[in-house]
Amino acid sequence: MSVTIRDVAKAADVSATTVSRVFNHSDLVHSDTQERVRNVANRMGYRPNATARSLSHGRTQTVGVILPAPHGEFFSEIIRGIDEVAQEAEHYMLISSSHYSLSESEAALQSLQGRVDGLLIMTIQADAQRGLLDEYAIDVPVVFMNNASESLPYNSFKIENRAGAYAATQHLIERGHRRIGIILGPPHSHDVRERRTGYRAALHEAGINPDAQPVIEGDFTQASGYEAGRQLLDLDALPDAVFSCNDYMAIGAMSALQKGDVRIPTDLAMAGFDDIPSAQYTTPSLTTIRVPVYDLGRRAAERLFSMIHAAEPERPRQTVLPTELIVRAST
Amino acid sequence: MSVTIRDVAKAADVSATTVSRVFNHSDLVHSDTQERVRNVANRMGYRPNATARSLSHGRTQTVGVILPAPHGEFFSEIIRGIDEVAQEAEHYMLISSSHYSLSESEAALQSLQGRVDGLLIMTIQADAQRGLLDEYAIDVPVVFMNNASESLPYNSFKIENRAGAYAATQHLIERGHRRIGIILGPPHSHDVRERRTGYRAALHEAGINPDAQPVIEGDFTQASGYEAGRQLLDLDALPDAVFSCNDYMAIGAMSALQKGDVRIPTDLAMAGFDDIPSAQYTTPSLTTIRVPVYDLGRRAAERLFSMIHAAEPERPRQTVLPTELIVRAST
DNA sequence: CGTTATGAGTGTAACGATTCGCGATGTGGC
DNA sequence: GCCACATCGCGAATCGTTACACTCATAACG
Repeated sequence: MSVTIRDVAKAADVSATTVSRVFNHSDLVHSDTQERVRNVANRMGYRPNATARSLSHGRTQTVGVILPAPHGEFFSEIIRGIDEVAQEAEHYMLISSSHYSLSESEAALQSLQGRVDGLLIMTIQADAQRGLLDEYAIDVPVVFMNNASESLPYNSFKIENRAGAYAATQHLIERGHRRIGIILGPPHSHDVRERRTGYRAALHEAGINPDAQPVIEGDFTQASGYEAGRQLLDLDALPDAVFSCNDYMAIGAMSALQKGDVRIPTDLAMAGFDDIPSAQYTTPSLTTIRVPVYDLGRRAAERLFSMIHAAEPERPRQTVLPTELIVRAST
Repeated sequence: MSVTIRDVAKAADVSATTVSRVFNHSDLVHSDTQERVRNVANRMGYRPNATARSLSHGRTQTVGVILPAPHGEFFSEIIRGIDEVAQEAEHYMLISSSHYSLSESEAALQSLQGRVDGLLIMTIQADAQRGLLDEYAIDVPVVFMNNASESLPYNSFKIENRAGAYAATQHLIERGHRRIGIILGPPHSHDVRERRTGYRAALHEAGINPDAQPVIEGDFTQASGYEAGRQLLDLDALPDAVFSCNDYMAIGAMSALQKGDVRIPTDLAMAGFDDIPSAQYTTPSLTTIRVPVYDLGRRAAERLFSMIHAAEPERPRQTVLPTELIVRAST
């Protein structure tokens, strides 16, 4: 086996406690002793056992992250934000993906419990959060990275889906478009529902009948966006513009449309949602609604660490993340 | 505090041993008792403490993943591959990013030791692997996700960088291009060096002087590719074609060039490397060298678990991942 | 000189689970 | 009536570390 604290203690002719102190509260031990212990430890290749350490003082130096998926630029940016903060706080990231499934996400919540100091979670269905923490007796701090029902005493972040989609659609209307289609995301997604609502509200307000517009289903992937683009091409008449519920699908759709000789934005204007990094490098660059994705990761993580370090439990807060219309060349 | 195994034992009127047996070697306890214990455990919300369990039988159910960065479609796909396998094996992923720094990556290697059952690592400099595992007395299985020096007894995967870059460049030459620039990645990257070598070899073989071609530096990001594109526009004469050391930079460069009214592929042909998911959805779609990125993650993880479960230490193998030229519309 | 502080270090009991050896039952078969 | 077997309890050890309550010397002080 590997070398333990007692081996070092014996070799350095001190007690295990002293060795432990050297590595933790080094101010409590004489500098000579300290040096001797460190030398011996290095020579023997001693590495404190993280697991034992965790068991002993109840901290794992790890935060759990539950996301619908571990890949793609959206989640990727969230992870980057969390990673940044976690490294500063000397914590590790335990990433678990729920594959857009509610049950998997609850399973992860349960089984991560006990191996992390706190949890960052993004669910697909907001209503699924109802009583979740009580139900599974979660006793570590939890921050939801998407909107919890406001009545729940959970920390959460809320993306302004409705307002964003409204702004995007309104922008398309202002550009003179009347026939404006939509590409939807996964049907159970709360974000998608809210975005659709915003889209419909804008149309309605402009005297355009939302129910007369082309609606195409997608699943947030580029591939599904591409497929959506092909479906648009098959329509009797192309819409003037399309609002896509996320950027990835918008990019996929633009690709299909352009292959079908549709010029963007001349023949059809396209707007997306999220403002993922790639959105500004498409041709034409993509008009979209900026969501501070990286910030979401950062701030959620910061909140979590603040809770972890707090002596008193803090009052849960629901933070709203503002969205912003970014007009680029696709509209 | 949370409910322990002894609490459950007391409530179910059995011994702690029995409760432990129920959750581990359930065949040793009567089915009636088992059911009773499970019911009580559920009712009380008992979750075995993962940390204590790990300490006890020396397994953490966790694998460590060290990558240059946790985001972007390339690393993202690797993570997806690993995640898939890890979930099957009921293991968690502890992700640590080295920010393209050698020292950070070694620090991660050290500090992850003891909290994981195995490690998957991707370094930027292959020579940095020399003796790494011995030096830090790593005693868990390790798989390198990029090429280790062949002489080292490490498990590793090797991307055919040279052959890939060679094929891409040759393809550009076959298309009739003579002036073929290159966009480089981070200077210390082993992959970049090999890709550049392949590029130069192809040029040389076709009687084209590699030293007379435009060389632009990048750092693998879309932003740096965009900047590279602008630099190309500033040249006295545009090259006929450009080979970019990865797709992200190719995408950025295309964006800048197209904004400068350069038509692709008519005025300039562009080839990338990696075949990240987005590569097929650009306009024009990107000719590139496919690297089985997702498979890399999968196979590295599979290898790792095979080592973790193996009774005898296995003989290290170096696996070569073949690359493939994917011709699309950008050339 | 006796009393207190203070610094340096020790011993031991947790932390929560697993595991082992053994022993104590009870049951059924022959 | 005896034996094998299944089921379960009990105590103790183990995993490696940290926290708590001490001891022991030396210095400082009035």
